[in-house]
Amino acid sequence: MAISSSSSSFSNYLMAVFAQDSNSSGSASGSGAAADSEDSQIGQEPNPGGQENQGNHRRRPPRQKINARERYRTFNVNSAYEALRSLIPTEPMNRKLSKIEIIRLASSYITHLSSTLETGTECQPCLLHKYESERLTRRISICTFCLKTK
DNA sequence: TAGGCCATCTGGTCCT
DNA sequence: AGGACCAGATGGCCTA
Repeated sequence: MAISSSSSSFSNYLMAVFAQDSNSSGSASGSGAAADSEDSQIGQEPNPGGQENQGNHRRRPPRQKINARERYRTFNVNSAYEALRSLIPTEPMNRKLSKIEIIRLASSYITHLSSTLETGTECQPCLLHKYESERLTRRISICTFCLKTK
């Protein structure tokens, strides 16, 4: 379904989540592992007859509420990724980054900014920092952000 | 078409 | 007990 965390507000997202839950009986959304498995069906409806067990089927709590919370949690995680992404300069600025790219580039950018502070220059500070350090223990590879700055 | 990325569901575990 | 967090499984979408 691919809900865009950037364009939808929090309240809109919640409305979409619960609308989806009310429309579906747990196996919604095109994807979803064992959503159509026998086990997952057990928890879908609150057992209208009021009987605790049907044969050897185990009684499980309804998953809809839990699934909604999990989707909301994922939404929050994605919001955090988006916030972090907005702090990373790229060319072009709106370039699409995967989550792992966001993590790695953010880490690299922090290192770059740290070197900028330590060397006092914006002209390839990571490279300069490498040579200025007498006992450099960490390896510094070519810095993306050093290459970018002119 | 294979591989990467992602959203979703699910069950388990930990925390309050 | 209920919620938060996490990892595994699964299937859809997109791109080279």
